[in-house]
Amino acid sequence: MKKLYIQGLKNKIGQTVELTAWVHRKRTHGSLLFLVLRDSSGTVQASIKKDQCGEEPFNNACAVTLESIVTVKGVVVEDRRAPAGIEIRVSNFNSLSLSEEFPLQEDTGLEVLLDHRHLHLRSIRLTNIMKARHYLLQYLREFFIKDTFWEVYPPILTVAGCEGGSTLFSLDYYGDTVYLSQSAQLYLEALILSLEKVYAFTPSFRAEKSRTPKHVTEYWHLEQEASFYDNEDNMTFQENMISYVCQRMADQHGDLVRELGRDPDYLKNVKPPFYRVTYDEALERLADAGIEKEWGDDLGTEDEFALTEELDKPLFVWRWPKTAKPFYMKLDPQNEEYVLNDDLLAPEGHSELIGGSQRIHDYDELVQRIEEEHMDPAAYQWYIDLRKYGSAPHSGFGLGTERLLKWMLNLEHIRDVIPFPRTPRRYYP
RNA sequence: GCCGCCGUAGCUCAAUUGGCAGAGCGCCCGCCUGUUAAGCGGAUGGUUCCAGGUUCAAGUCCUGGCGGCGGCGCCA
Repeated sequence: MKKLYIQGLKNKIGQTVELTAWVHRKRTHGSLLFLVLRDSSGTVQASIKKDQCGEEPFNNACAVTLESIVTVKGVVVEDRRAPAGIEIRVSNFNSLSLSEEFPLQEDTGLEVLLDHRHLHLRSIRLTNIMKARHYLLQYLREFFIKDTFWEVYPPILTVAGCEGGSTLFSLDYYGDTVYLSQSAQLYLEALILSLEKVYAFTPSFRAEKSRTPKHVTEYWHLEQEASFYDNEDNMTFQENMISYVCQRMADQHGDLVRELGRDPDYLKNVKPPFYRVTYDEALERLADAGIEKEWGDDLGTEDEFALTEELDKPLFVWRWPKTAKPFYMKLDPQNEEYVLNDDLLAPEGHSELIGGSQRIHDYDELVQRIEEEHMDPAAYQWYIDLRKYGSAPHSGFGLGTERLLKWMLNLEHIRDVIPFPRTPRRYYP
């Protein structure tokens, strides 16, 4: 089995190695052949000369197609002429799995790439993005664990939504209708009454036909919920968390970040405190920029862009009108037209990363808000029930993982950070 | 849901006012011992998205449909 990875070759200068990898590029020069080989760890050039490896292995190498898997044996040498400064001088060659003609090439357009996503994932760029995504999740989990949060596992099949307006995907459940989860929040609110501080990392589904660079119908939702956190604690946690993962990514994988299009120094600069404006202040800023909004309106794409395009760190927009937000958010005791909440907006119009709030923990207040919103209390009975038995004040938030990574890597489209993106028009492959 | 754009060779795209269906790249063949998406020569390759219509003649114009992308709205 494969024991050697390309990444490790730089420590084997002068040694003879046997490497199994994919054929990434092929350049022929008569009796000299270059193969650029690729594995999960990187690429390396192999040079194959007829007079050094013999006629039959050479001819086999010449016949190999792009994306075939091959095993080469040879000595690792430093050579300034090679793309990465080192190459393998091949003395023996074997083809393990000959590829048919690969449908994708350098100038392939978006539609064909998306149709062949299962093959496009072999690109170095998408491979690097998948690695960055892995690291991001590692650092997020690190942050929660250091702060003694418990990871929990809420259901994906649910009976009711929690985001009021959002559209749910429904499916048949032995004759009943259930829905794919759009948020684990309500379940986390049950778990914080035993574990106190929890987080969950789950798929969430939104059936809206949104076609923008920041929407997919299936995304990975990181949700936090904590007893005895007020809204201020909640916002502080959010900015510390975002800062932590930016620092870690820049420190540990600056080269990866740079290659994908973001200067690691940009991420290094993302430290608390983040910028903060209240909703009312945000409307004033927009008015100064010539954008007139009705009080109570949600912020649109143009508004978010105007507020964040010049920023070097995320911006909290907090204390929103209750009419613009869901029923479970705690009303501001100073003025019950507002809720104790925050939206965290990424710079450069990369959109909303986080929505969070303090939650209503009082039974009567919750029932009243559900009635005000003309919702059916019966659908939320267990959730309301939680407020009867030792109900702790608490706060929490939900983070769109893909949006966070899209901003951190400065990518054009959210589908780039997902191996098999689902949009209203695409669910294959 | 609304608005816009696109659909021609395996891929990326041309095709003048409606007048013979083209190029580059890839695949295949040949040459080439230092290439970096190598280069040079040759050959192959077409249901012009689908269905109607107008016309002597439609890739091009008209009607309808299908598919995709971009923007807005909605949302994380």
